[in-house]
Amino acid sequence: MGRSPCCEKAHTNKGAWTKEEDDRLTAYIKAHGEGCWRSLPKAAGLLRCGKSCRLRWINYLRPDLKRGNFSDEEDELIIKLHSLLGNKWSLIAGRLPGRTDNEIKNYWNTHIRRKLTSRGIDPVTHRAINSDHAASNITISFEAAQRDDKGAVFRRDAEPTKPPPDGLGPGEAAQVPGPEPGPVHQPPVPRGPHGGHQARREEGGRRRRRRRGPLLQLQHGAPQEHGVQVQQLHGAPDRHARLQKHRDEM
DNA sequence: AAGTTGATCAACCGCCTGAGA
DNA sequence: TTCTCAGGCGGTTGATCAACT
Repeated sequence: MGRSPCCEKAHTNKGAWTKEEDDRLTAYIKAHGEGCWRSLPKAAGLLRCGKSCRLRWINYLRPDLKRGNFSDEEDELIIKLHSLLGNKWSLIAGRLPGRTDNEIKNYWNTHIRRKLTSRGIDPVTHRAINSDHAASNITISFEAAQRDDKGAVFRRDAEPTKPPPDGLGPGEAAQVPGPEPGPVHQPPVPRGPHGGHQARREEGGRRRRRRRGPLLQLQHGAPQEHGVQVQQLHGAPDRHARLQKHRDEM
């Protein structure tokens, strides 16, 4: 028994958003504000489920979003907040103006986790990887929340108190040891089938690549004030056309 | 040039929570 | 008190593309 789907799936679009859909959604929210997401799609003339509209707006279309690379300060703040809050991405995002939980979650999984690992820090516990007593004396790490099959939440750590609603209680920061500076232990760099390929990437920091960025948004001529480079436009229409074609074929 | 690999990130899925009836 | 529903969240997926062989 599950709950009924949030919308009639047979009559909703899925996948990448089109410019027209973005325009409709943006125009509707600008005119009426963020109201009832469930009824919004119909009211706005969108064949999308309300959840999808909400996600699109929050993660992408909201005008106050900051785009572009994370600064080093943001990096460190995310790491610190993660050590306090664990995977509470929405709480972390709440302390990073202009960033979304989805963006931070992705950034954590793709960049920061590797960064911490390369420093010899376990991204889960925020402790040195080769610490013999990592399991003891835990003062932080809400990260350890785990679910059983029924979805009940258990906590592996010894922290008896629940984090306050905004996640940061008084005095909590004082307990944060912070990521220990410098590589305590360099884990062996996994070597892919291409030899030093991966190792080069690891040691060179971020792999140099063109940020794809908000393709559709840019493609639509969205405002550039979020620090997005015009170059990111390249290839976007092509990709969009392919996506559309793919969706049509389904 | 072609094929492979791995990184990136938008979007989806399913569960939880809280409000209202 | 119980049930229903909408909103919200975290985890995961899959398409795309750059880097590399």
